[in-house]
Amino acid sequence: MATARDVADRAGTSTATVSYVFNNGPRPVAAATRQRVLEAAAELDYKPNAVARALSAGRSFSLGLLIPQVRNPFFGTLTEHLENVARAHGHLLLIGDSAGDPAQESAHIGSFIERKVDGVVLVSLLAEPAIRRFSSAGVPVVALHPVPDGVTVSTLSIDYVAAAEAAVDHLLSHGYKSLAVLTGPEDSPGTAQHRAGVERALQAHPKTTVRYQAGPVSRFAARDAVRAWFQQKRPPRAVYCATDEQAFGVLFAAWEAGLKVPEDVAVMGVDGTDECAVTIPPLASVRQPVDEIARRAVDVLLAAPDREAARVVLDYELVPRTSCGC
Amino acid sequence: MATARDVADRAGTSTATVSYVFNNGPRPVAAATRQRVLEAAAELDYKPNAVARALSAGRSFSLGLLIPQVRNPFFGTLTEHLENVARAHGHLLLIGDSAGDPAQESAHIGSFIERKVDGVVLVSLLAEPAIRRFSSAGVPVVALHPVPDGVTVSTLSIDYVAAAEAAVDHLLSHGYKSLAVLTGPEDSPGTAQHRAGVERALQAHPKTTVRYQAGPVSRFAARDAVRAWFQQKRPPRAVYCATDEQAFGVLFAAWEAGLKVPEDVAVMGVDGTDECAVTIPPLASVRQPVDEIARRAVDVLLAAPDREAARVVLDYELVPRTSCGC
DNA sequence: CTGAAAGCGCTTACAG
DNA sequence: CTGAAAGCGCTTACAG
Repeated sequence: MATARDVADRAGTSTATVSYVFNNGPRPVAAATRQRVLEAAAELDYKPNAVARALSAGRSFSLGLLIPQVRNPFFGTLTEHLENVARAHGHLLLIGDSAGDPAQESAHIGSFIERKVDGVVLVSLLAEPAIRRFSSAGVPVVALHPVPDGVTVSTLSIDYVAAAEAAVDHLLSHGYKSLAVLTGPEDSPGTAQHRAGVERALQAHPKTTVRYQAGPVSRFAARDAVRAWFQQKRPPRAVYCATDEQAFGVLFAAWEAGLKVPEDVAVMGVDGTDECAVTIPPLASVRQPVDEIARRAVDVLLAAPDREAARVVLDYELVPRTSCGC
Repeated sequence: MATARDVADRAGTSTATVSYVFNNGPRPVAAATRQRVLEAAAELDYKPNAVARALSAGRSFSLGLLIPQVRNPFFGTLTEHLENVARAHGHLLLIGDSAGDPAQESAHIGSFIERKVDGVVLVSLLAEPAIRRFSSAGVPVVALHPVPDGVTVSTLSIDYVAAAEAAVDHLLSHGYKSLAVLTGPEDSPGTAQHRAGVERALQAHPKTTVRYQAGPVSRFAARDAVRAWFQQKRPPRAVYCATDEQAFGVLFAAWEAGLKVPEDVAVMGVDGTDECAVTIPPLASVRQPVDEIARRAVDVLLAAPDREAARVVLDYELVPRTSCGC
């Protein structure tokens, strides 16, 4: 591979000038000189070595994304959007899938830090320790989930409590008298929020029976978790799921048990992934503005580093579809 | 952040020794010296800078994965497996999602090369040009799809022709007399193979009516593509899809049209993703050994670089489920 | 407007 | 067994 040295020699300039041309700065280059450099570079098929660039510039032009599971369509969509935005800013996206395993999450944190990512978009299993490690390494972080008040990070998310309340209120306004609530793990950052929202909704619908269930965010685990409910003589009339991914498993369990959705049991998810439109039946959900999340997350990370931590709350959208009874 | 220089000073050694300790070589270090280095490193919370390491060692300890779409569960699963294997080998996985767009694919190829990835796992839209760019940059590649004979790359895949034949033969052995075939884009690497397999299967089942349809590998595009079929007076009795992702859309279209699967129309996919187990109804498919693919792909990439291109053919497994009529 | 040179933080031949 | 030093390929103050 040709190096800046080769290009400089051929163009009769210094490597500094080659750098100025390829980075459009920080110093100006005379048009004629720039021309010679670009020609030499083209002739030699020169591509700047991003590794060397990162070492000397002190930034890697890469962002890290740490999520529990790429296969979850919400995170898949987020990944796609973030990658587009990152690329538009000249950054590469490194992705770390923790598979719901703190040890894997920890390994990814280490390799993101070692590789000097310029920032991290975080959906963490253990928000606090993760955030601390990044911030003590000087890596900017934006978390996409609720974070305890003491911790200083930028945060970007919908109001989960309000979203849960709106969803459950919508469900119960159909007159359903029994509700089941399926959330992510007991100790995961969002679970308490979802439950608080449910409780708030219940105030407007007293006499509703409720049961709660926590579990891994996976359609398979969700199916297994609710199977027992659906075999009872009186299955819950409505199920609220903290994620679409889990709702997919609930739809399956209902089908498997011979229950019709929404006639026998209504189902609602959260995330509003595109996949909801082609489930059987189509899944009602609360849509998160994933495109806006991606755009603003990158903005926050690449903003002036001295800018203080921002807590941005985004709008959600209730999307009724067949599964809730509409 | 502490550097090797800091550690060396504190331990009273040279940076060379620090390097030998952290890399377990290439030169031996006396036990007492190693001890001092490790203590100093722990005290300073030293983490080697991976960027500097990559520049001087000439390898980045990262692998690239270039796929058309992370959201497709097959690629999602592949990503998860590859990441695990890569991590076990001390490598990070960079992922490039081309979103079915050659321009994006091309951009990712450029950034993988610039960032000096040690190897690339490729599922390409335009196999040939992609492979050429990597090989002219000296980056090892393993392709997971069929590649024209002239091109020299390592290849790792099932025999798509045989898989398609087995799947279609299985479908038609139920006595279905009309078949629809939905593949990826007309010019994508696998489409010709799937069709050839279908044609071979048809020889054993003459008098079968067949229609072919090519389109984007997306459940949404697939739904749209087959809608018209399902509104005809005589919809196809069986549908073979080149990917599970497309089959998911076909299941939805059938439901939407009021057709029962498998009673009115049988459906079969290819890839054998876990998600097939929870579709409505469960989707018959041809399973690809994704764990083995991931393991061997990394082996091929990290093997001695002088090893010649290998063309490995892996076993597939026919997995009947409700959707095909079993 | 541009060059010579130091430096980013490692690794690895060269010496001993 | 270990150190001093060159070098990986860039960027960026320092000079002019």
